[in-house]
Formats: sequence, C-alpha cells, structure tokens
Amino acid sequence: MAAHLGLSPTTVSLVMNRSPAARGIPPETQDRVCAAAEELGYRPNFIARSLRRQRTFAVGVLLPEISEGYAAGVLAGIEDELLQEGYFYLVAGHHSKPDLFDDYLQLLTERSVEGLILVNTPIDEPLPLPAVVVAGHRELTGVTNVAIDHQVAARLALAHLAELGHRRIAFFKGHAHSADTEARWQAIVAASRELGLEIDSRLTLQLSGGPAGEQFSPEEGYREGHVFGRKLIETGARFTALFAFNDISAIGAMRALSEAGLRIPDEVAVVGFDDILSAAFQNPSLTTVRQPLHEMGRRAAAELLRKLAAPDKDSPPAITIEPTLVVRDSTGPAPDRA
Amino acid sequence: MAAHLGLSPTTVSLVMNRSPAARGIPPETQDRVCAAAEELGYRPNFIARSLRRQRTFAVGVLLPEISEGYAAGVLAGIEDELLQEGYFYLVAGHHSKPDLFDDYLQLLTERSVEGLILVNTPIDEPLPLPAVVVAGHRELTGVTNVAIDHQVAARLALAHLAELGHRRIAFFKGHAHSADTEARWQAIVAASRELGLEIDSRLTLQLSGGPAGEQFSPEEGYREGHVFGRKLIETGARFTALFAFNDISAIGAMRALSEAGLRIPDEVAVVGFDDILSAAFQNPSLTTVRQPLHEMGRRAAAELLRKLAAPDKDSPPAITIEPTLVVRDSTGPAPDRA
DNA sequence: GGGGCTGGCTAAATCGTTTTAGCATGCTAG
DNA sequence: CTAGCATGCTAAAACGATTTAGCCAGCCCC
Repeated sequence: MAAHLGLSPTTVSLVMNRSPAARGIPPETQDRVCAAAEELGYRPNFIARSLRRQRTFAVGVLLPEISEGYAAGVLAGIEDELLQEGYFYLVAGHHSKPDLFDDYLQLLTERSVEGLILVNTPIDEPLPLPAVVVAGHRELTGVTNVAIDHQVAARLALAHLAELGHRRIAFFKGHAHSADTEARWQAIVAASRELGLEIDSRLTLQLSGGPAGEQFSPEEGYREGHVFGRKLIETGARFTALFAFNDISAIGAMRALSEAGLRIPDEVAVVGFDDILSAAFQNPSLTTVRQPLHEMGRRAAAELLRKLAAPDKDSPPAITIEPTLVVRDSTGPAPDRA
Repeated sequence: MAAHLGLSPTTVSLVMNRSPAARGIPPETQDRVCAAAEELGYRPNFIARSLRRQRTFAVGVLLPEISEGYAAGVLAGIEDELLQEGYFYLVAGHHSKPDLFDDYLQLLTERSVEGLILVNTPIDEPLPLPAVVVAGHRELTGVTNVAIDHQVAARLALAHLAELGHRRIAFFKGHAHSADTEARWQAIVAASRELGLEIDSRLTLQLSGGPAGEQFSPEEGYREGHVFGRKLIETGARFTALFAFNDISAIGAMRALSEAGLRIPDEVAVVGFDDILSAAFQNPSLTTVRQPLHEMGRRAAAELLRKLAAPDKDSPPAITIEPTLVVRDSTGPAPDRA
C-alpha cells in the first residue's frame, strides 16, 4: 500500500487513522491515500493493530450455556450493544463446572479481551479484568451487578392479585442455590406486608432445583411444578392464587390444578415469572412477570464499555432493571369475590 | 521471561511450542524453561502469535439473531465443538438486513477469522473464506450445507400417523421464502406416495410467514396457526390428523381445534416440527419431529474445522442430519379405527 | 592438525501496524 | 545573511511472539 503510493507507511497510517498529527499533511495527499485505499480495497490488519495499540475491542462472555432461555436472551442484548459500539465478544459456556470456568477465563485473558461479562456465573475470586455480572450470586468490589428489581417484581405481581381480590396466595420459592431466590422472597414478604396480605407457610413450597451446582432441565422443572401443584391441593389449605418462581413451574402447576378439576383462572389464578415463549402459548395463557433479558444484556454491555472508557471512575455496585407484568388469561377475579 | 532465564527468546519459544527443532535442546534446559514459565505464570500473547503465524483460531458466525429458538440451539452446538478444539468464535446478528450482513462479513474478515458459519442466512455472492452453512437457502460451490434430512422427517411423521390408522391428513406448508419449505414438501409428497396416502389439496394450507425478508415473530406464527386451524374446520373436508410446518403453528392450531370442540388426540391427531420447549408443556403435549439443532451446530463446526485443516481436499456439498420423532400425547389412533 | 560433525544455543528477520522523534526544504523576520 | 519556524514527510523503534539461518565450541577421525 505504502509502496504503491510512493509514500511511507507512516503517512498512510496517519491519514487512515485521522490522527491529529495528520493536520500537517496537505488535503491533496490525504485524498490520494484515501483513493488508493478505496481502489486497492485496503483493510488494515486488525491483529497487527491490536498488538501495537494493546486494544482488541473484544470482551469475553462467560455463561453456563447458550440455553434456550435466560442466557440466550441476555446474550442477544449484549450482542446488540457491543456490535453497535464496534466491539466483538468471545463466548464460553462452562456448563457450571468450576474448573472449566477457570480454564475459559484463562483462555479469554490470554486472548486479551478487554473486559468480562458473566451471566449466571458464580465466582469467588476477584477477576483479573473489568467485569459486569448479570444475575451474579455474590457481591464483589469493583464489579457491577445487573439484576432485576425484585421489589418491583413482587409488588407488580402481588398488587395485581390483590386488586383482583386474592387474599390467600400460594408461593413457590426458588431453589436454595439460585441467585434470585433470597432477594425475591424478601421482596415478596415486604410487598405482602405493604398490601396487607398474609403468607401461609403451608402454602409456600421450595423448589429443589436439582442437586447443588447443577441446573434442572426445563422438563424436570416442569415436573416439579406439577408435583408441587398436587401438593398444594393436598395440604387442604385454601388458596385462590399461586405466584410461582418461574414460568416452567407455573406451567407444571397449572397442569396439576387442571387435572385436579380446578379451573384457571376461575378457581385459581396463576402468575409465573420470566415470560418464556411457552407462557403465551398455554391454555389459558400465562400471566407472568417479564424479565427484560435483552435489556439486561444491553445494560450490562453498556456498563462494561463505560468502565473500559473510564477505568478510574468508580462504577455503581448494582444496576437494577424494572420488570413488567404481562397480564394474560391465567389470572382473574378471586372466586370469593366474583 | 527470556531475560529472567538468561536464555534467548528463541530458545524459550522452541521449548514452549515443543517445536521439532527443540530436539537439539537438552531436557535439562527444557525443564528449566517450563519451570520458569510455571513460576512466572507466563502466558504467551495470543495476538502477537496470531500476527506471526497468521492463524487466529477463530471463526465467524453469522445469524439473523440470537433468538430463543433455532439459532440459539445451533449456536450452542457450534460452541461446544469449537471450544473443544481450541477455537473461539465471533458472532454477529444481522437481523436479516442484507447491508448489515455485508458489514459484518467485512468486520469479521478484517479480524482475520479463519472461516465462517452461516446460520439461516441467505447469500448470493461467493464467500471470501471457507464456510459452512446451516439451513442455507442456496447452493454455493465449495460451501457445505448442513441440513436436516427431510425424507426421514416426512417418513417418520407420516408413518407414525399411518400406523395409527390416519388416512386423511391436513398439512401446513411453510411460507414461500423459507429454506425448508420446498424440500420438506417434496419429501412429504414422496412419503405419502410410499405409504399410499392421498394428499387433499383442500387440506393443505400455506403459511404466509409475514412479508418477504422478515421473520414472523413467534406470536404471529401462533396466531396464523390458530387462524388456519379454524380454516381447516371451515373447509368441511374431513381429516383426522394435522402435520404442521412447525410447533408454533401446530400449537396455534391445537388451540383452534380445541375451541371448536374437537378433542386432541381422540378426534384429531397433531404433529408439529422442531420440538421447541413449549411443545412438551402443551396440554396435550405435542408429538413432533425434533430437529437436532445442537448436533447440526456441532457438525457444521466440525466440518468447518476439517476444511480448515485440509483446504485442498474437496468437501461434501451437504451434510444431512437425521431428525427424530418425539411421540407425546397429541397423537393417537384414528377415530374411524379406534 | 585440520576438516567435518554435532550439540546447544542465538541473531536477526518477520508478521503489519502505530508512534515518536526528527530530517530536509523553503520561507520569513531580524 | 542567518536563525528560526512552518511544512511535509519519513526512519526507526516499538508491540510480542515465531522462524530461519547460522555461530561457536568441542569431539572424532584420518
């Protein structure tokens, strides 16, 4: 390229990068360079560039796996934001195996990613790079946690039910090793108090979520919801609504309730959580709290880029995202009031 | 690193890469180098390495978007295979916009990816790199197309229905601009002939799939299935089974059939296609032909790596993957036979 | 004793950029 | 007349590895 023009690589570089030092180069030469670049279809070698500038414009994303649901939704948001800003990303799925996680972290840093986004990935040690965590389990100094606002989520769901006249509400609590379980439950307790609802401990069942460290497959989650739906009925305690921990278990429970002859929403209202694709296709379609996964991914990526741009400025420990309530056909007026 | 050992970078490099030229270096020195590497936590700079060796061990993946369904499933398979082989990948979602597609192709080659995997992405021009296409629309010389075996798919579904005694089967054909529509329909026609089934043109409806170039959202697909379910009934033509083009439309149709008072599977059997998550959660759960998305991704990645390893060997124009039939509760014996 | 070989290493070029420092040339001002 | 200063460019050193070519010391053998 430089040879073809009879100029030095330096000049070409200066022009191509619109470097401030290029003000000393007359417009005519600049045009000549640009024209040649166009003509030869010149594309600078990104690798050489990265090497010299110590910038790769790439970030690493660690997640359990590119599953149908959570991670894929978040990843799509991350992707949107990063590509828009000229970054690429490398993804590694560690399948919840801690040693794989370490390996991939190693590999990613080796490839000089500039930052990390962890989705649904627990960590103990501080990370070697700027990082943002989505649905993280622990708090780490310097790492921003992007999470849904559980307060709002609980209020949305419970206020909706309360407004419909429901007073006796059953709950599925999340499994013990989920990041969201505790925060959400706290929020539910708080929102119940605000709304003057009482929580009946006989009507709160805790999902097992499978052996610690592993994830339940959707089918297993569904089955557990199904079993728990039956259990609820067997307790004999009266309830007119169920707020499940996620859509999967809500759908399982709906099945059990229907099978037991209870009509939804006439006799029992059901609210799920997540708004997975299936939620809309149920019969009746499922009222649920939607996690804006895409936006969570976007925000996480945006925050990481902000961190990279201004490494010294300290960053917020958390970004909370507002969920929305999607009202469908699985909720209706409470029977005692209708 | 070299300085710390009092050796030259050359020696270190030779040892670290187990280069054949390293046979001239005594084991003692080799150990010394390895020990130092361990101790200093030395990790070679991947970028410098890429620059020199002209290998990035990275491939580019182009897809419409990291959606809940198809692309995410395939991507998960691609990921598994690539990471296992020490490769990483860069993903770009072009949202079905041709100009974005060109831009990203440009950006990816600029970053020196070694090959490409296109998922559900139509192309006209030959690609500048070794490539494998999943669910590609056109045939291109030199690029391998990974696709499901429609023959097998059609036979699986129709044989299942025929065995249950169904003779009058309704069909949803795919929308005109889908890659799979034509191949699948041909296969259905062939399989019907084999099984001695007749196809009633009044009972075959073609999905519109929205305006050309755009994708239907799942909700719209569902709605169209719902409408088409009603249409089927309105034709007045008798049918005891429906083989839909995908699960979404099958689910929509099931809803319409139920609403019309037809019991599934007692009066009408329904078979879907894809095996999306929702299929298992329907009531009744949906019998469907499963596309092994994960395996398709794996195979695509594996084939690309093979191409990269042996660029001269010519590669198969197509790899077909066998689907499987997942029998659930939406199919049962034909009513006239039961 | 000297040519050839071998064992153990290293110098230097290279990959394709960016960046720093500086060189000619001509013009201007004192 | 000459110091100083733009102007328009370039030489050369990075970046951190890999790779080619080759050096030097010692040994063997005739």
